[in-house]
Amino acid sequence: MKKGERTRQGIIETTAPLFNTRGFDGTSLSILCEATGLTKGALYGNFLGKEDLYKASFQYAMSKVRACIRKEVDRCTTNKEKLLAVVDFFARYVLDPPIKGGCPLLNTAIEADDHRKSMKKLVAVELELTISFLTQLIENGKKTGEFLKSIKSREVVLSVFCSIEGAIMFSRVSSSEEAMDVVVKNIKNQICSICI
Amino acid sequence: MKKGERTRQGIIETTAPLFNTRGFDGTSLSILCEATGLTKGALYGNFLGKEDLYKASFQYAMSKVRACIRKEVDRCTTNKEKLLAVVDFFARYVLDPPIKGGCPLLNTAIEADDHRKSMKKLVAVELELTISFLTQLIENGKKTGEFLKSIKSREVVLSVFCSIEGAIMFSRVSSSEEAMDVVVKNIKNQICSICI
DNA sequence: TGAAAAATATACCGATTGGTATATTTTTGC
DNA sequence: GCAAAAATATACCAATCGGTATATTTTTCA
Repeated sequence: MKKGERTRQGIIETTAPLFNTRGFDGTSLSILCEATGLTKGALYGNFLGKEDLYKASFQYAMSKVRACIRKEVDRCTTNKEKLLAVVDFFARYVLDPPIKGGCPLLNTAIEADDHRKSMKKLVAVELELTISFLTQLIENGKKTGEFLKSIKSREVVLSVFCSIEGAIMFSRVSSSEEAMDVVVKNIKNQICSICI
Repeated sequence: MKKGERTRQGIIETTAPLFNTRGFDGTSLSILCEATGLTKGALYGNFLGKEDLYKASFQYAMSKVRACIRKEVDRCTTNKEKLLAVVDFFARYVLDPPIKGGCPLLNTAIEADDHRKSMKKLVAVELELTISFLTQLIENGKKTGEFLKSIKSREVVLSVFCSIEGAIMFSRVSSSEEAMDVVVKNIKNQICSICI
């Protein structure tokens, strides 16, 4: 790997938790320079601008989250176990997120929201990736006879995912795991109810 | 009402949707001045600073949301109807929020998050207000024999609320009501299952 | 109606913002 | 090891940031 690629990756890895904690508007170039130990010249030699860097950091953060999920999933055998492992992964999200600052999807979604079209699009793509991954898990479980064939996989996943994202927000801002614990318990019951 | 009070209220009402859409960091004083038609001098005559103004706007936004909820609740008779009315209110949140920009609780929670202690505290208070209001609804329903006495009101409310907040995020960023529709359907089933 | 008080505008502050042109250093590959 | 190329630092830019002191206007109330 050439030097350029290494520093580019290094920049992304150190800026990702910063952006995820303070947001796009809340993270200035000077903060990014200080954190990376580089100057603006170096940053702009590797990225087109602040937004370009944010997008790269966001996608790195998401890839890291997905890698964590995959790791949890791969150590399980049945699809039910895999699904429960994903839920447990999110349960630990509040106290120990893969990237400091919480869920990059949630954070970026809220900030992009109404007035950052390109960022919003990026989030939508990553969101769909996550949902379809989880949906596939259930579909696989249907084929192996673990889950009821009558359930609608995508609906189950959407419902589970939304409640977890809400719980991440709630638990983080209230500095209490209560909400996440309740939601996880509820989801696990739900999962059991779709098992054969 | 004196002039001072009137303009102060006017400032709050016009800045609330701005802050809710663009966030605290994303909303500059110049934007606020342009929107209100006032100068910085006037703004600082009525508020201690940008953060003070944000907090006032946030609390106004929350009071407006709560007023909307209360309005929906008050036109119902049974507690089950009241609870379903609240859910329906949130279902409409995506396309038609009381304050432009989505849910102020969610938005402020995400931005305050790790590095804005006083804002985080404010959110936590408003969050608890909302939760205890909804919990009371279920508790009342228990007394009237509408809901099963065996259920844990707070847990039900936390679970419902988190999934709705997650759905607001999801539906807004994906520009689709799918997630919210699924979540609302799911919640309504849940509510039915705790009815006698 | 007129003077005190309240509200608002003007004009400014230093600091910081994101960004860039250019000089310098470091890496690369022959 | 040396020249070309790539990467980084330096020094700057205009614009904007949040905030304030003071002048001016408007409102209030006797």
